[in-house]
Amino acid sequence: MTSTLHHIAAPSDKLPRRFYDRPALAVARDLLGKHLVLDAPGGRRAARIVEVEAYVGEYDLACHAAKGRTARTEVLFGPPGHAYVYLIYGMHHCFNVVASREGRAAAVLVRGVEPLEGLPPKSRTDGPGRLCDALGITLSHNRMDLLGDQLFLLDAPRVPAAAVARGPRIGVDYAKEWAHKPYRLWIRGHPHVSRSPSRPPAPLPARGA
DNA sequence: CTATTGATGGTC
DNA sequence: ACCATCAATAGG
Repeated sequence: MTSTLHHIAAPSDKLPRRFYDRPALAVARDLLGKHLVLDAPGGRRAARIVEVEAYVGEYDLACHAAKGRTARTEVLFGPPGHAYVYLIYGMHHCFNVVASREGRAAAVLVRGVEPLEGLPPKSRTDGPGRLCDALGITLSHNRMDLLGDQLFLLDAPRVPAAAVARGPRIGVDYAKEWAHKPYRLWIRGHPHVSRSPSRPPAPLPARGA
């Protein structure tokens, strides 16, 4: 690139390794708004990340790595910027981004995306299982390098702090004190956030109508 | 709207 | 046996 002062990120810039080489909470925060892209012979599928959860380390009882190093969790201990995909309940896939330096085990689960390109028209993309289904993410993507040319993330404008909401992670009640920590982040009011409260009621007709 | 249940397979 | 889910169903 030619700019000698600051570099304005073009929407086609892949997130660099150093983006992922940080604590999971920081990566999670900055993943909001970024673009998740799958390039395959059939074409490109892309979506904007609107909801994530941070799994911050082996000491985090909600993180799969809390079980220690196993065949499944090994990727979490590996270098940052790789995909961690697993099958849950025998039928749904969950897509995570590996964060933190090699030797530490942390990840960010993507829980909601907004369709941008190449998705089946009526597909739902709220919820970790549904978004993997819509994008075509399967176990074949597990351990894939996110700086490769098949599955990667593109830079996009930062979501302002005022638009970021936080709350406890979903479905981790077994994780004792780690269950309530506010490590779920989402874009406030975004329609593709999972488990959103119902839409605000339609405006009432004029009184007396 | 909430609450409950069944599907289904990798992992430990 | 457990599970970072989802769709369908029943009930208020």
